[in-house]
Amino acid sequence: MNVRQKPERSRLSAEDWEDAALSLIAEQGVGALAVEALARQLGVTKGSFYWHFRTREALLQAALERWEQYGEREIISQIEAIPDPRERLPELFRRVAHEVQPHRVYAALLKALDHPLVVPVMARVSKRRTEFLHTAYTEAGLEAAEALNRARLTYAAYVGFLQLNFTLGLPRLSHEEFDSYIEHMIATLIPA
Amino acid sequence: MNVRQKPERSRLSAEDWEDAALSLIAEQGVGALAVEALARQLGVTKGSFYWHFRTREALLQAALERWEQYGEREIISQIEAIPDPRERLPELFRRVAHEVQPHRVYAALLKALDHPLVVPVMARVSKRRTEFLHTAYTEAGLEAAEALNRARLTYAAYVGFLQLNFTLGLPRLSHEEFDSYIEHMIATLIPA
DNA sequence: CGCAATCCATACTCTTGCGTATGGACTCAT
DNA sequence: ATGAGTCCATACGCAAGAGTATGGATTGCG
Repeated sequence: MNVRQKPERSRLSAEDWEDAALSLIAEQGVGALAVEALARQLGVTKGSFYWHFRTREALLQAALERWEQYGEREIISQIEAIPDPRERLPELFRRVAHEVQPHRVYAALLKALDHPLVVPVMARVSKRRTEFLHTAYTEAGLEAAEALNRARLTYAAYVGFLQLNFTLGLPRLSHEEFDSYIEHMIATLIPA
Repeated sequence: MNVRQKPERSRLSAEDWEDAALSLIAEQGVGALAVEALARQLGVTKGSFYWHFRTREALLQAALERWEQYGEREIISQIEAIPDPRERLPELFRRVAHEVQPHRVYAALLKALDHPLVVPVMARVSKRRTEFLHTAYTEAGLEAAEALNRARLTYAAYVGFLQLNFTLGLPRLSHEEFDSYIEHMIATLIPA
């Protein structure tokens, strides 16, 4: 899972801890983020940790900020590069559908909305993405009010899908079922 | 929030604990379910709790089962009573939209999908509801494969909406915005 | 009544995991 | 090569919360 073997670099940086935290979150959820566990996994002890961070919360915060930064960038710019506005949305759907790794953290954070620190991060991310969908839908020909509602609906469907199929291990759609579902989404959510 | 003042009934039953647990979950999330806190809230001490339940997990399990039982019943049967199948779905959407209380627990459980005990419960509930939508859509005229995909899409949109607007405190839709959103959902998800 | 069974309080123990204190080891400029 | 800065290990303190032991209070039934 992209747990790149730190090449026995015996000195760690704060970023190393943040990366480790994110991949631990992706695999075991925010609740499993404990400093002693992380330290074990990195082959050091707490002593190291508390040199880099003042507290456990500080690490979480830093890791979340890191994730918020490095997220999005790629896809959004790729999509905006597509000349025909009416081609953008279906393409967006298909690309997002075939990502995997980035969704792991997102899904993990989704089921950790318990924690006060993750709420504002998720709120910001959701807001940005919904706004992106909003303009995409208006460019695709929907008028203002309808475009906003459609954006909300689309993003809600996205989030809900992650919940139901990622974190709940629901009957695990097969590859064909999944593709068929995506095409169905495109057909019913995107104006012809 | 429906914390009905137990009328100084100085003897408690297991059900009382389960109800209290559910309302605590609804308000503060599964993570906040601690036996000493609950005991305080009920005006007793741990001694009582460990007479009724063997462990904390046992309480959670019992509470979840209780919730799973008492849920649904109402709405599903109401909807099935509507004679014209094509009227059922819009009516379902509108009624669900104007419920509040039942969603509180559901949303709380949604953000507690961390916990292994809630996953199977949510999986069962989601499965049942999606199947209900599935038959509703076929009765409304969609052919098999499309009806299933539409059911998945609809339920995902529902779950996602709860996440985004309940637990994330996103810009809190106004009453008009909300109604407009619901009508938009009906217009785009339900076949004419 | 009176005595079981039921329900609860008090006072522990034990574990887990955060955070701190302090000193040792490594690195790199001067 | 030496001191300052940087990174980490070891060994604590300590608070929270689960679970236990035991005896006292209440209730209902005979």
